[in-house]
Amino acid sequence: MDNASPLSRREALAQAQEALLAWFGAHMRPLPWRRDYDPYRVWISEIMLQQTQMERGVQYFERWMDAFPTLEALAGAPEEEVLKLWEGLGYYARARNLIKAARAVVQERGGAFPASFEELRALPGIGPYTAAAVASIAFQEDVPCIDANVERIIARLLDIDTPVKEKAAQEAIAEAARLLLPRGRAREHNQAMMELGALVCARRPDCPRCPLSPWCLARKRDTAEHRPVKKPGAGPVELVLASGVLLHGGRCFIQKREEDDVWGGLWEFPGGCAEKGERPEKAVVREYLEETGFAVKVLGKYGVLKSTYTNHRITLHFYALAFAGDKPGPAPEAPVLTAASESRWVPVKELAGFAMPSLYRKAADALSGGQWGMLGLLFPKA
DNA sequence: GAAGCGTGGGC
DNA sequence: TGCCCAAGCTT
Repeated sequence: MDNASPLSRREALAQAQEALLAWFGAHMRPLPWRRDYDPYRVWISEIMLQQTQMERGVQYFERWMDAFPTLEALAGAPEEEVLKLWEGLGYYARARNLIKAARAVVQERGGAFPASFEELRALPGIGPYTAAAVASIAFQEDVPCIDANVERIIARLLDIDTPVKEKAAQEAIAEAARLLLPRGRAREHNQAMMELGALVCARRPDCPRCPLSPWCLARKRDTAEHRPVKKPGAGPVELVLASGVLLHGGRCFIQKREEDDVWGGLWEFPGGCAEKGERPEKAVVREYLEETGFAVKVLGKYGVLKSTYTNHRITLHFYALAFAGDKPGPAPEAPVLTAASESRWVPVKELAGFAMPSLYRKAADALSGGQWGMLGLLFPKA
């Protein structure tokens, strides 16, 4: 094949393209946004599926469309409501950017959905991949999509033995992706590539079932298992967090995180990292003072929760807190916030209505569900 | 280019 | 259990 003439090379390319499209026609999953390829639905699906497993993405997608069925509905929705729906999905900037983009389209374009790669790329939260995906899948624009699936497939087709994220490999992949795209078929082709990556050319490749295996160099050389080549990443960071619930007048204190921080726009109980050698009981008191000005004391410990995010491993020590009588600090209704944009005093039973990071959601649910026994039951009348 | 941003699933 | 993810974007 390496010495093939330009004519047979072109024929081989056409055969591979047809084989892929035929495979997609036979094996594509009936996903909800494939119903009519409505641009709004395609856009939402693409954002939701970023770094997210398909099954979870579909569940959130169905709920989302019930709540915000149109671009206009999303543009008019309160951010609180959108983040609450997104709760648990992670990467919350995706949800905040969806709102910003929807409002921009309504206000600056009169609601006319951006229909080209360039226009899409200009919206917040839409990068090269998503702009190509929406332009091709919703509007049949002839642009290739390059996501992790496509990178993996092409790294195997060409047997690329350098790290895929490096410039050289990226250029080879982009060039191959352009060549592979059959003009006028971008919607089917791009989805076919990603579907193939998800179902067949996965981390553990299933070469016997692959429609592209006749043209795959890694298959020929038996290196598919070792492609794509990844660069070693940083190891996990251990984090000890101390937090707790401060109750006063039958309500507990929560605060809303700043946008540019992790878990931006979500609600939490104040707290933070224990310093080196610092006991978590002391850390939670210090953090409350630093973040709210409140002087608090520890009534007891609910327990320890474990979690991870990105490359952090978290151990959260969670406490029951009350105001320390001798050092009042600011009045309960006037905290001095240094790590949050706003705060509320809410009844425990209403915590369910606030979007919280997964770790704090578990704590809140255990609190309101009485799963922390006597100490939890103490609270409503503390 | 590298790092930061979440979460739950699978092996 | 510990590690690697799963349809990336922003700074």
